[in-house]
Amino acid sequence: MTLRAKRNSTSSSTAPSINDVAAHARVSIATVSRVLNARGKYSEETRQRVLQSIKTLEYSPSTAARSLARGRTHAIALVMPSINADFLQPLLVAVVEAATLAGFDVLLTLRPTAKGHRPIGKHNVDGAIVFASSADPSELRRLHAAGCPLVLMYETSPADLNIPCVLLENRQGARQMTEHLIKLGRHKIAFLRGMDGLEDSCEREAGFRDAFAAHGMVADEGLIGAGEFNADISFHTVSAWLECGLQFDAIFASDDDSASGALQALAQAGIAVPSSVAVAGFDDAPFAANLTPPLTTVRALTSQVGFEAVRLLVNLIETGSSASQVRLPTELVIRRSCGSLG
Amino acid sequence: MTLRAKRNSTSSSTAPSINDVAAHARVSIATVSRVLNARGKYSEETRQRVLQSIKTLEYSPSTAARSLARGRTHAIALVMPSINADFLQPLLVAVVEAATLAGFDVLLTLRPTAKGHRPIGKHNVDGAIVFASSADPSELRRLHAAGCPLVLMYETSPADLNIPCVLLENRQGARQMTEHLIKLGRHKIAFLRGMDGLEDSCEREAGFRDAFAAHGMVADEGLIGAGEFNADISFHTVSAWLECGLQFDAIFASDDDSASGALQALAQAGIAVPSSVAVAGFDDAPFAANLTPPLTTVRALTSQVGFEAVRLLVNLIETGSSASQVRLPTELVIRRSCGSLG
DNA sequence: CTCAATTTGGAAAGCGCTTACCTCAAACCA
DNA sequence: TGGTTTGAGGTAAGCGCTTTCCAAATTGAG
Repeated sequence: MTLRAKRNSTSSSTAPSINDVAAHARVSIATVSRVLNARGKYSEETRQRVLQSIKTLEYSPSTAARSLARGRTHAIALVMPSINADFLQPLLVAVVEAATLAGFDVLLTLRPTAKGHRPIGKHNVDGAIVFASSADPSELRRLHAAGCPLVLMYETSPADLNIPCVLLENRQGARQMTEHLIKLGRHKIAFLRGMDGLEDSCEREAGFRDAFAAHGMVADEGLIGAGEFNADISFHTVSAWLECGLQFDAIFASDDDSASGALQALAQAGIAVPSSVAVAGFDDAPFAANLTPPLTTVRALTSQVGFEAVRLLVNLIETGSSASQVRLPTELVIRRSCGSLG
Repeated sequence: MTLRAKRNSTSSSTAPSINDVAAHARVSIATVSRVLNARGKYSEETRQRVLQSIKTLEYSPSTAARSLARGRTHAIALVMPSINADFLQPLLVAVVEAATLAGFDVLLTLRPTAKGHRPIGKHNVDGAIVFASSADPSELRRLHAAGCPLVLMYETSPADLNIPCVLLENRQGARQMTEHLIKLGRHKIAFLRGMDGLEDSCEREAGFRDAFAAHGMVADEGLIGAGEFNADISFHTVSAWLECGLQFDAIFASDDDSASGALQALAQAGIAVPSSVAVAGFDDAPFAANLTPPLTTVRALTSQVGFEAVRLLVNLIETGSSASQVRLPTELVIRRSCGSLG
């Protein structure tokens, strides 16, 4: 028995180390490690003895030591914006569930942060999942240059980096919803734009226009206003429209938050939804079904995005390559706000 | 120059190690470490040289190696329920922000998980923040027994463990809101209970009863029903009340989700809020202001809970002790759902 | 000018694992 | 029977840091 083993098994206050287990099972630490990792050769009897000792001592291997020895952390970073958008939570849950299942810990980081955020990188994690534009481009480049496996959500990679990404069928979905409204007989459809510079915003708007084009119609530019993925801003936009006396029979909002703002503005003005004005959103956030009236929207399986992102990243980490892009389908969810019941 | 240093500085594909920095700055690794940790003595000139080398090589110390050498991970675990409650996100953001500021990484874990969740413990993190009842009692005991610093949120510790916790002034807040309703002339107030077994639920209900008692009145047990912190369930409860022809002039819901369900039920029945029935919630979740009408509620500074939890935990980790309980104040937020505007 | 005190920084021993390498004994084959 | 596999498991060299201990250089005091 070495000096080191003695030291460790002496102090009972510290957590047990592999040395304690080895001593207890009367084998070398190499054997304990073998059993732990199901690697190399050992007899069944030895295995049982080691497992028993592990249980008895309540041993749990030190992640730090493992990471150091293996050169892998078995953790991934999740970079999220530090805003309170309701649809972020399902995403987050999905990522954590999927990562856990794949054997990875999740380090949650927010961008931007008040001050001095903790840097992430190879020294820290095996890879990172980045929510659209929450990391600034320079950080993305730094990580990419350092060879840190990366996956983007809701955003395509800067052209020169070629980072895999998980996207939505935004354009398709927006187009379908718009066509749904048109078929319902609504032809004066207002549109609430998303946030500037986000791909999702652009694509949804493009889908909206596609639908008009497909019907030989053209969207009224005066009825396209700021929604910003934000309830307050769209509340103001819609209120302003109403004050100006603009006429429209439907509002298609780029996301459910802005749809919620629109609903409020209409309610405040005493305009009936859906009989006078139909309202549709995008995302199918958890609260969408609870609005008054329940919101018709385009379901964009947020959690699916999370799962896919993890799948891509784990692949990238383990095999060094992965699909360069995954685009997930959307689906119309018809509720009362655009008149399914009347 | 040692063999080890040579090895490291040779292979350029790997991330630079402290050896590379030492070689580049022509000092020993001990000195690099000293500069890095602002510990021990070294000349200003040496310091500059080392810092320059670090910048040039884009060196970032390996967390694994640090943790191993220091016996501290500088990470904390955040244990959350894997549900999609809207108020969880601000909490999470607060915890991450605060932890980051304090120099800790945050490992996000969900309980319960589909299968085989990754265990947390001393081998993993320096401590953990646990959201009410998301970890089952046995896990809590195991962690506590292993000497892992712990802080609970929204829940007091099992009596024998004495784990510090961060709580809300639930009883006070609920009482104030109820009194507010009473002063508004609403005397037939219905109450939507929270989830069974949660302290927050019990305390809020107690506060509700306190208010009645204080006014020499007594709550109508027939008007106390299931809200379960859930929109659908409270929707059904309220709908059922209405069908039975029960009379009430206000509904106080245990949280904003259930208040939202109540609003829907009332809207569907064509009952005007607040003129016929006033509605109040608890939490002031982000969506509360966007309901129709905007919801009067008790603000329970969710993010403050997160900050406090981190403060307690960091204290516990660093000094070995901390306040055993922090109870945060609540505040009435008067919006239109209970009639501030008429 | 000598000796002790103080700076400055190097050498090396871990931290708790993984793994390449090696030894030993039993098993196998001709 | 001797030589070669093969299975089982021990030894020890790292992984990249921190930190203790010590040596050399510089300074100050008498």
